Amino acid sequence: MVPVLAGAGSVAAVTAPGWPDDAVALEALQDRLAAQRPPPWRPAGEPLVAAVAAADGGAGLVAAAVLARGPRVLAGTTVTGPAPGPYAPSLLALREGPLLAAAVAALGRRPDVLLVAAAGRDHPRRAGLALHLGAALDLPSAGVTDRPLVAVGPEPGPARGDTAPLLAVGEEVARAVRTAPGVRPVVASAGWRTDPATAAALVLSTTAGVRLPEPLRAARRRAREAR
DNA sequence: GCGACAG
DNA sequence: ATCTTGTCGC
Repeated sequence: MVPVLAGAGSVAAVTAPGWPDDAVALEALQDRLAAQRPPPWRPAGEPLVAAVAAADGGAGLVAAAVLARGPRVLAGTTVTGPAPGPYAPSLLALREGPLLAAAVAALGRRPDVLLVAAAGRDHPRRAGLALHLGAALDLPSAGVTDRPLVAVGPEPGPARGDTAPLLAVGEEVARAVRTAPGVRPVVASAGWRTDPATAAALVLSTTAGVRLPEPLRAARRRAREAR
């Protein structure tokens, strides 16, 4: 657990969640994170986005983070570390959480919002890695995935910008987003202090012609090339 | 060629 | 996430 000051002049401090190293502790933390409803965040103008992604390296893991304004990538970093364990569905944070957090810290500049290659609220316990990372770093966050983890919903229309709600247990937790004509929709998952609409808007504002947001593509490429 | 897509 | 071969299309 890393203590984080709530803000200049404030007396109270909030305790940011850390990165548990076993499934039981992580599941308990996910339950607690999902129950919290911190003040929603909305982009003011064109936010400074940090996108993060991880790749499996021979030795362990490599995580990359890039800074971007819309689809324009400004800078990036890469960090390497051992793989804490094998991948398990709904427990991705166990494996990638600490290293992704380190990659964001290594940027040396605090973004306005995080775009994470992982699920957010679209999760069995409503707190996937995208949401968790935002809470841990005290930054608004949204998730982007190829397909839903648990949520279901209709196909969006064929035009870029068309969206359709993705629901889990009656709640809209994500949005299917058509980022370009003729491509399969991506899932924009609500995260820490973001709702599905904000996540979808963020995905669209960082996408330029191809299916995935440019900052995410850049982060993935960096991570892969650093292997 | 680069990106999407099957599996 | 990764591997890998091939087809289609701009």
